[in-house]
This record gives sequence, structure tokens and C-alpha cells, in this order.
Amino acid sequence: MLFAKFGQSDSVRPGQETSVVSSTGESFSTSANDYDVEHDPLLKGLNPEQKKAVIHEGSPLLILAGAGSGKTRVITKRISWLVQRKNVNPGRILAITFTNKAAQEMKDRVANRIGLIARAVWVGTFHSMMLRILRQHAEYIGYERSFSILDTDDQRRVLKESMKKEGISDKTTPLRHIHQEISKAKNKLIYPEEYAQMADKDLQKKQIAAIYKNYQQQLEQNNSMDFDDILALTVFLFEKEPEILAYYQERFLHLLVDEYQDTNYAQYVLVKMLAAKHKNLFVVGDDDQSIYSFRGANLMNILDFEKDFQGCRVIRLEQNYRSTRTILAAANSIISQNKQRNHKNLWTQGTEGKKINFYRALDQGEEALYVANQIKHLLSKSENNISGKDIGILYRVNALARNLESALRDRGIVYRIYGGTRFYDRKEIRDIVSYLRLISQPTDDIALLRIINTPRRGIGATTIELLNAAAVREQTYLFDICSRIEEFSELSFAANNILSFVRLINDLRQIMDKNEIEFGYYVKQVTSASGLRAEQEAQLGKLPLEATTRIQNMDELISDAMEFEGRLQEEIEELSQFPDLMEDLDNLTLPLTLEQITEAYLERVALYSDLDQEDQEDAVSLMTIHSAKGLEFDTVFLIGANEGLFPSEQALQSAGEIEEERRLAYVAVTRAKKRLYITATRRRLLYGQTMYQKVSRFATEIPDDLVEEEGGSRHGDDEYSSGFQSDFGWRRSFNSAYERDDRFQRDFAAGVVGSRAGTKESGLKDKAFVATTGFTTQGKGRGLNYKEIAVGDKVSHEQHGTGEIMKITPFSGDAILEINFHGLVKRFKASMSLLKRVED
DNA sequence: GAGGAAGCCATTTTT
DNA sequence: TGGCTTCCTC
Repeated sequence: MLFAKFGQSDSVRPGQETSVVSSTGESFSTSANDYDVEHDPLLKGLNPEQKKAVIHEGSPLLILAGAGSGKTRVITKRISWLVQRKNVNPGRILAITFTNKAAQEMKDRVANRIGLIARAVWVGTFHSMMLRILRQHAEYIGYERSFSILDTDDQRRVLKESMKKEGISDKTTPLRHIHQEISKAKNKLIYPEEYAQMADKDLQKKQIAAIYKNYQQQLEQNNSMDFDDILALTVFLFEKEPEILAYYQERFLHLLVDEYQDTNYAQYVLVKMLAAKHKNLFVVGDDDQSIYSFRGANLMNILDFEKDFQGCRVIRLEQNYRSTRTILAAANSIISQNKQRNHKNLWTQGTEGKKINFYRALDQGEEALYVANQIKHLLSKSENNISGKDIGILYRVNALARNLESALRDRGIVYRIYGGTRFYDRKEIRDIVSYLRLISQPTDDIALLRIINTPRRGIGATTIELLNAAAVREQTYLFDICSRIEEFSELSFAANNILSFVRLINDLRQIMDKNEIEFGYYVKQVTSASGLRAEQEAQLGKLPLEATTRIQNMDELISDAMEFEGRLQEEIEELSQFPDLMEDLDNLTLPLTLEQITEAYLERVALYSDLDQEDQEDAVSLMTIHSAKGLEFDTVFLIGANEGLFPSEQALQSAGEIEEERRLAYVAVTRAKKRLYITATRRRLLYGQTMYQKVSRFATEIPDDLVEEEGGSRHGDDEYSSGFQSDFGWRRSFNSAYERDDRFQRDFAAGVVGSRAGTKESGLKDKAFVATTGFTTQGKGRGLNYKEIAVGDKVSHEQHGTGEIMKITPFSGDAILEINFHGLVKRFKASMSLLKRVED
């Protein structure tokens, strides 16, 4: 019966196959005999390759779409074409995008062309689409349909809990690492049991395996899943219930995937599963823009596409419609040095355009000043015809945004920083959201723990321990214990406080069930009834700035909730005009209940990032290069083009990572349409330390004739930068480098630096040299000064005993030491470690 | 149990 | 550098 609606025969409805009228009023013949590709208005303006892609039929198709080659256009036209010309039921198309915002844009664009029926197309990220499926069938994998989704912060809390239970200290195995490791495992579809097997004799992996297992149990007990589970559990569901898989295989006649180069293994498996029946797979990607391997994205997915999907076709989109010839040439010169790539040659009919501006500043302050001044200048000249929103400032790490802020603010330039902390991740917001979560899902222990004492209501650690113990004993969830608090004599001392908390939640639940007020107003009630608002208001006297922003954020959440409700209602209303598609709406009949809206809202909160917000104001955008993927700007400033920062210090260790950094550089450069500025510094204060940095290789690789240099050359000028040899003789090389740096500091003060001088040091590895103004460890009696140690020295450590220094890798004015403790090799930062030198 | 002060530590990118 | 935890006092 699952198949009833999407049986084999419904793609063409009788009487409709010859003419479809689009929202724009145009009609076009689609019957097989007289279909004329050349004159189809839908395909107008596409180049031959794009056209080929849009109307491709009969096999899987890979579109290698270079930067700026119009791939979004191809995808939206493809969907329109399928619906209008091939009469495919829009509910049978699944289109995967990389961000929610891209999904929204795609929906809107398709709707513009084919009308509201476009709403029925499944468009979204892997996560949001798989979540939609999981909700339908949660009970098959042991979840209730109302399961909640943990964000990063919740995950950390649960992980900490698991570590405690397993008796593993976060000193030896940092939380970050564990979190990443588990996430990676899930993206590779490695479940706890298998992970444990793989860990074998590796002690740390064994520990992680134990934590992983415990963590997963906690999630299940809590009826919640994390981000990665959304994918992994969908695969699990499909494996476990072939009939459900068969339904979706049948249903999705067409599967489109954007940004295929950034899919991970789990996503690859999902694609393979879902496309297996109809084989109408349409993927678009650019291996040169694969920049998410740290998140488990596997470049091989796109490189091996032809092997994985037998009989597939490949179309290359190599004409770039975005950038000037100069910018494109620079991009090509950077990316052409990568080995692992599917060769493409981007070209453009565009003009040569302006030269790329390169500026080398003294330090980060001057760099920011330069950028701000240039922007001011650009904006003030009307012939430039650009405004704030046409300008993007891109950087490798979020920390670089800070310097720019004040410089921009001083000049009255409106800007917006993307990324960093997500709006929904702010403390005050998460608190309110946790209330909503607990109200809609009383079994959500994680939400309860967050808010039971927020704002403070006298329920402390002792009480929570006892509650936890009771819950374990009674095999139930915490709110249940709280509701029956009088049954637990050991908790009588806290009974009153707990009771008032239970009453609060129950009252709010009742208001929800009465269903008499609007959602936005309901959220407002939650903020005030919970006391969260009053708590911040009380802080106004003490911390006026902080409290004010928090209150503003709460208000913003309320208006966000109002807006959300409006949009949701509208969307459902539109969809309900197509009763035969109503199946997807599940039990959503209008008007929606407060409970339903809350659930939908919680989903959005879990899946939407900062980037997904609509941008209204005319502001300069500041973001990481990662966030900028898929965007374009008239003018781009790429700042922080220094070795050790971009490419990052850790990427310098491996060739593979350098290739990824290079792709990142390629993405950054190709965001620019007309103007590109690249800036670097000589020294930079970052994380409290000053580093002296060379110009990034990505900047020096751009051919000279494309670049105009200001404030210092990209080449040379680095006589003070140097490196080390880590084997014999390292100490001497190091000392000389250090001495030269001393000289640098003197010269610097005297204003000598900048002239080209100095002899080339031979025999030294060409690597960025980093110095500090002092050694942080001195005087504290702990840690080691890396100047005073050498390979072969003996050291002792509180936990690991005595060991021998195997390797010293200088890093950020410090050094990473590799130490062998009787066979166990550990790495430490010299100044941070609890190491003591032992004389032998 | 709450609140403040002092030390601790980590610094890539995020759906 | 600064965010976060831990410890200490009330």
C-alpha cells in the first residue's frame, strides 16, 4: 500500500501530455514527435553543454561544473524541464543542495518558472531530506517519531557524561578529538561494535570505542540523535527495512545532487541506494572545489563516479560567466598545481579586467586599515557602481574577522559577519529552545538538564545526581521522576523547587495544548514564564551591554518564530492546492496546531546555520572561505594570505592537505567577479602570539603580469624567515635563525625592515619561521623552553614517566615535542606540557 | 547552593 | 588573547 500513490503509471496524466501552462503563461508542446529542442523557450540562453545536461535522459549523469559555469541555472532548469516537458510529478523529484539557503533559492527559482506546484519537489540538504524520511519511519529503528536532534553543545555534554562513566579523563583524550572521531566513524557508517573491533590494540581508540558505545546508548535512551545520525540511521533504516527503501526508490523518479564533490561516504551510500531503481541520477560538482574533507567529504566520490555508476555520461561545463579573464587566469594558475583532479579548463568570453591587487601590510592592524580604506574608496566612487553587498572579505579562520571589525566600524562601513556562533547557538536562545524541547518532548533529558536550574531555582548538582540515580533505578526519564517527586524520600529536601519547575513546564504544556495563541506569542510566554527574561533584566544594572544584547536576541527569536509560523502556514496552504500531493503533508491539516509548529520550528533550529539567514541589508560580508562556497561578489578581499595561516600550519604536514588548501584558495579567488584584492602581513598577532610570516604560496604562484603590488613584494623580502632541520645540527640552525630574528626585531624598531637585503641561508628548509616576543613558560616553573632542549634529551611526565625526545617541530614560537615513553609515543606542546627535563 | 576570582588552556574549516 | 573551568568563600 506504500506504493499506491507512486505506482509506475502516474508520471503522465491523461489529457495533459501535450500542453502544460507555466505560471508565466507560456505553453509549449511536449509530445514526443514534435519536440524541438532548438526552440524551446525553457532552454533559451543556455549554451550547448548546459542544454545537453538539462535534457539528458537514460543514464546517470555527472556534470563537472567549473566555478561560475552556471550550474545552479542548469539544475533549476532541469527540474522545470522535467515537470513541464516530461510531465514528471514534482513530488517524485528529490533535489539535494548543500545549504538550506540554496534549497530555498532553488525552490523559488523553480516556482517562478513553473508555479506553485514546485513546492511539491523535495528540495533540501541531505540532512533535512533524510530527516523527513526518518520521522516517517522512526519506530522501525527504535525511535519515537518525535525524536530530538542534538546540537554540538548537547553532544559535548553527553560525551562528557559518557567519558565520566567510562572513567576516561579528557586530559589524555581531548573531547574535541573524540567528538571528531565519532563523527567521522558515523560518516563512514561505522557503528560502535565495528569501531571497537577496529580499535584492536590501539589504546586510545579502545577508549573512544567505549565512549562511542556509551554515547550512542545515551542518545537512544533519550530518544535523540546527533547530526551524523540523521544520515547513518537513514542508511540503517533502509538496510533493515528493504520495503521502505523500495518505496523511496520507486518514488524518486529523479534524483539531483548538487556539490557532489563534498559528499561523504554515508551520503554516497544514500545516493546509490535511492537511485538504484530508476537510475535517473543527475549530479553536479567540481572536484576542484572540494573543501570539506575534514568533515568526512570524500573526493573519490566524484573522481570515481564513472566507475561507480556504470554507463553514466559526463558533461563538462567549462565556460565561466562570472569572473574576468585576469581572475580566471589566477585561479587556473593556482589549481593547476594539484595532482588529484579531473582536468578541466575554465575559459571566459569576458574582458581582461583589472589586475589583482596585492598588498603586504606590516601587521594585522595595518592590513585591516588597508582593506577598510579600499572599501571606503570603492564605495565612494559612483562610477564603480557597487555597494556594500557586492563586497566580500574572505579569510581562512574566523579569528581574522576581529581585526577588521573596528577598522570597518570606524569608517562607518556596514558589515555583517557570517559564521562564528550561530544565532540559535547563543546561550540565551538555546535556553529558550530547550524549554520548547522539553515541553514538546518530556523524555528529552538533555533539554531538561540544561534548564532545570536555568534560571537558578535552587536545584544544584546534588539534586541532579539524585534525580539521575532515581531515573536509572526506575528506568525512566528525568521529567517523569520530577513529576512524581513525592515518591522519592531522598529528594524531599528539594521537592518544593522541583515541584515548581514541574508546574511551570506543565502549565506551558497546557497553553500549548489549548492552542489558542500564535506561536510567536507562545515563545514570548515561554521566555517570561520561565524567568529567563527577568533574569537578564536583573543583569541590566551589572552588565548592561551583555544583558541588553541578550534581551535583544530573545526578542529576535520571538520575531523569528512569528515569521516562521507565517511562512509555514503559507507553504502548507500552497501545497494543499494540490490534493494529490498531500500525502507528503502527513497529518498536517490547516490550521496547524501549536504543537506541530513547535516541532517544525525545533527542526529548523537544529538544521539551520547562520548562512541560511536571508540577507536584507546592504552590508559588506565577512566570512570564511568555506562559508563563501557557492557565493559570488563583485569585489573580493582575500586577507591573511600568509604561510602558516593559509595554507594552515597543520596542512603543511601533508601533501593531501596542501591540495585541499589549494582548492580552498581556488574557491576564494573564483568568488570574485571583477576585482580581487589579496593581502598578507609581515607579522601577525594571533592567539596572543606574534608570528612572522612569509607570503602565502598561493599568492606568489599567481603570474606576475596579473598582479599589481602595493606595500611590498610577494616575492623575496623574507630574509628573516627561515626554518630548521630536525635531525643533527638542528640546534645550530635554530640558534642562527633565532639570532637573525633578534636582529629582525632591532631592525624592525629602527625601521630598516622592508628593504631587500640579507644573504640567503643555505641548507635550511624553506618554511615559515615563527617567533615570540618571549617564552610564556618562563617563571612559571612548568613546561619546557624549546631552546634549551635537544633530540635525545630525557624528560619526565607525571603520568607517563620518563621518556626520550624523538623529534622537535617548531611551531608558533613554541615547539611540538614527540616523546617516546617506553614505546608509547606522545606529542606535547613544549611550553604547555607538564614535562620536566631529566639529567641522565 | 550561588557567585566571584583566579588559573587554565587552546586555538581550521561546519551541514 | 580570551573563553571556560575550577576553586574558594559566603
